Amino acid sequence: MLESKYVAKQVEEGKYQEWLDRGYFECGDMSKKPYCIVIPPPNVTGKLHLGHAMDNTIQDLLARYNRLKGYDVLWVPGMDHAGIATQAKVDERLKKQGISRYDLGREGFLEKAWEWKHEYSDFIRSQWAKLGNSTDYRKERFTLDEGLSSAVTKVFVTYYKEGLIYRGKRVINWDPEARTALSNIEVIHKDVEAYMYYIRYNLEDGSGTFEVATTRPETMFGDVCIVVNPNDEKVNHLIGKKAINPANGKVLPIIGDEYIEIGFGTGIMKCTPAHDPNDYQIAIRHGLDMPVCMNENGTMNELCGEFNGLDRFVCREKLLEKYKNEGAFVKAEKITHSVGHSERTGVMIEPYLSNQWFVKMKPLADAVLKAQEDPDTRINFYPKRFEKTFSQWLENIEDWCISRQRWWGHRIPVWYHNETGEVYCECEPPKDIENWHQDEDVLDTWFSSALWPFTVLGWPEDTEDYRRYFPTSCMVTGYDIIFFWVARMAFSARHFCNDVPFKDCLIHGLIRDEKGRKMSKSLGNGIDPIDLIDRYGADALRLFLSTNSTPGLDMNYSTEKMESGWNFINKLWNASRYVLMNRDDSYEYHRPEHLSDTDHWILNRLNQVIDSVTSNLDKYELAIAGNEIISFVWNDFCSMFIEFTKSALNGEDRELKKHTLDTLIYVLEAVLKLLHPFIPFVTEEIYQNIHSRSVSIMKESWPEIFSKVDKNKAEAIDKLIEIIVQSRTIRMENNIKPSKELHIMVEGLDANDSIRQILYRMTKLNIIDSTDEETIVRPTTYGKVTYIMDEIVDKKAELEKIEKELTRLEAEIDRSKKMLGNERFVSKAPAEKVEEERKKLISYRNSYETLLEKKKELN
RNA sequence: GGAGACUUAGCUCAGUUGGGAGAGCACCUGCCUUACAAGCAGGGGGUCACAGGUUCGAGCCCUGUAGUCUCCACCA
Repeated sequence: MLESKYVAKQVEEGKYQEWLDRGYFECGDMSKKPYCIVIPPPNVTGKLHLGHAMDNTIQDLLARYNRLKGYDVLWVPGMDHAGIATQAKVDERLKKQGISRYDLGREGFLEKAWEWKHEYSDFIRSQWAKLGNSTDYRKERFTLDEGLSSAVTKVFVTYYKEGLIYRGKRVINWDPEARTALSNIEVIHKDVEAYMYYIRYNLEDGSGTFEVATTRPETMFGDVCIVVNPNDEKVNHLIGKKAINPANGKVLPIIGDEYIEIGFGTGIMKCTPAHDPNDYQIAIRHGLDMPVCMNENGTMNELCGEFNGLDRFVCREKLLEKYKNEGAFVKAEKITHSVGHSERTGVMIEPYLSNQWFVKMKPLADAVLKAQEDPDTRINFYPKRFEKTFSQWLENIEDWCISRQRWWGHRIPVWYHNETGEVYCECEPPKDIENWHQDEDVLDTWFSSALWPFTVLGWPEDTEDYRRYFPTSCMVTGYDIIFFWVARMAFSARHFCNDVPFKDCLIHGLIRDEKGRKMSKSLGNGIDPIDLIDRYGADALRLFLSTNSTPGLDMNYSTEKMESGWNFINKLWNASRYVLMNRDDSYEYHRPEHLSDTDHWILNRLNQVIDSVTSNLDKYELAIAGNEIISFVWNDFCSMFIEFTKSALNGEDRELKKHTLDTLIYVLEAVLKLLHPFIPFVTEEIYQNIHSRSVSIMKESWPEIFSKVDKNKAEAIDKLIEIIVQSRTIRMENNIKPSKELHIMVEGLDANDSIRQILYRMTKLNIIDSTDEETIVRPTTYGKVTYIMDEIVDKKAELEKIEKELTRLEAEIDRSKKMLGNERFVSKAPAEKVEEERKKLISYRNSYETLLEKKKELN
């Protein structure tokens, strides 16, 4: 028997362990069709946040749904080493202990990093358990584990040999804080207020001066020339002359290049090839030097004379001071412009010339774009519009900088010969290893994530799992990592597996705080899912996360909605209590067979719900599906059907009681199964209370349509419900207590004994044949109901109501007549719609007649 | 500059292929009815941002306008 109140903690306690112990999350039933999801591996940088909870809830929902539907489900868990992010965390921890990673050296540091990894992966696993994730832990992977690492090496070497990976000096995005290169998408452009400084240059021959505008005067130490547009009449006379760099007194040639936009700034630009990607291009075109004037940590280097060693921003201020003293400073103009910041450390990115590794993207991207054109080889995005985001990015893709100057990650499998400098790139290190040194860099963390869907299944080995579960069925992830991850998985799988990594890609939005702001550490508005689970239970959290958003759109956290989720579970709990407490020891469950009219009605409704829920879940319309079940449970099952059953369950007829219980349990069980993917813990608890602790709802199958439903009988109950609801309004309007008996006359309803009984039980209504007393009359969609009153409580009010309703009906009849009189409607609209409208008109007319008659009588 | 999303009840949001708008919360009224007062029953409240168009019919499709937001690109 269930406790009198739903207490999430009690319900959820121990369930997860039980499922684990019984091996319910384990895949491998070869008699079933495979269904596979791989988890987007969370970073081992910290705890999971509410966004992870949503992402995981959706996946668990799909996993449990498909298990019930009879698939052999594998949901692969795993985590990401998150190179830069984790290294930053470990650095931070070491810093607190007064150590720098350089004190420990590469090996020592990695030991510390693994310690961190173990600590946080344990924590993350405990969070997964609280959420109820039904992942198969036998298959858990880590992006830095042995198998995945050798896969990464193989991929690198293969690309390299195919000419798709190359090393070269380029201006890349440099993070001076983390001291590493970053790819383009790891740079966040933010509008910041800054100054445009106008600096005066002298021509070398003393023939005059000109002004150059710059936002980064400190880079002037890396300038190699001055550039103007040769077509710019105002300034092209300078071409061929020479100018003096006010920063260091060096002579700068003035050249022409059409890159310069005429009319922008002063029309004269300084060129710093090593610190600006556009300037770099100019330098290539003109064969210029590319001096680097900064150190890796963002301080100025020896090229900068007295400024050597100063931070780039300090240097900027000091240099400007110098210009002011020397008369080179013209003015500073306040501007707002967009500046790149490191996604990880937040510092301003420094475009920086350095030697890095790149993946040549064009051929890889093109292969995916081509595959997207064919329904058989494409990834299906849900919602569809995200495919556009995805393919537009691939269409405009640039080469991917994959080397990172870090220690925590997959080290680049390239060795250089100590003497000859020869490059060696193979899966195995060179045999005479003492003559070689390995590239110091590691790979971008996304390089290994890109391989995740197939490497977790064992690729490049030809494993059973890979053969059975690849390509995977569905990827669930947020729109924020379509570029970082989804696109890269797509081209990696296309290149190495000649297939999609997943057939479907379900993209969800972000979860925001109650005011719609992004949750962030700086705002302190983050919500810990574990706090919510402690307060409301994992089921309530899951229900909230899965039934309150539209696919692809952001969702705001809402305490109200969390609570109403809890309320629903409590409702379900109590409905179950009702069913269970009416069961005595002699009762034995049978599939419903002797059906009452109300049984037909609820089973008919259940059929409709199963139908709709199934098709919506298949379309990933989780919220629609969930709300459909909630509404069925609350309105149809609880408010109506349970009330219907009370007379039978309280009555003396033992057979009737048994049959009623059969239906109650049948419907309740179906509901539990429908809800299990959403709220696994409480549905299991109730299920086990119905049966026994030794069984599990996880071993059940998805509900099917109950075939023996008599729709006519179901329809009769629909009519009955119309009277019940209507009579309640009549009582409220006329101040008649619910307990007071009323007599009514009905039309269009076959009032058999059971109907009479229900009517009485629900609303204390007795059906009689005729009366001379005062009455209130109300139309229904199918006939007239006459309520017999001791007296008309308020004749005037009643007349007003009738008048109002008559006016409304007149308008409806007009509208309906107009539609049906419209030849084009009758001929063009679907026949069923026309028929529906005809029925409506008849019903309106009947209602109108009924009320008109009553109005006359009252007057 | 390019792409996309959003605008529906007091608030937060649903509304899946076009066929006369819904939920939760809030509000008003009446109820401790033996599953549930975190509940039950009833009720009020919306020119679906604006303007056109397509259609027999538009919250939904098309065009434009206004406002809000996101992503991508980016000029010193």
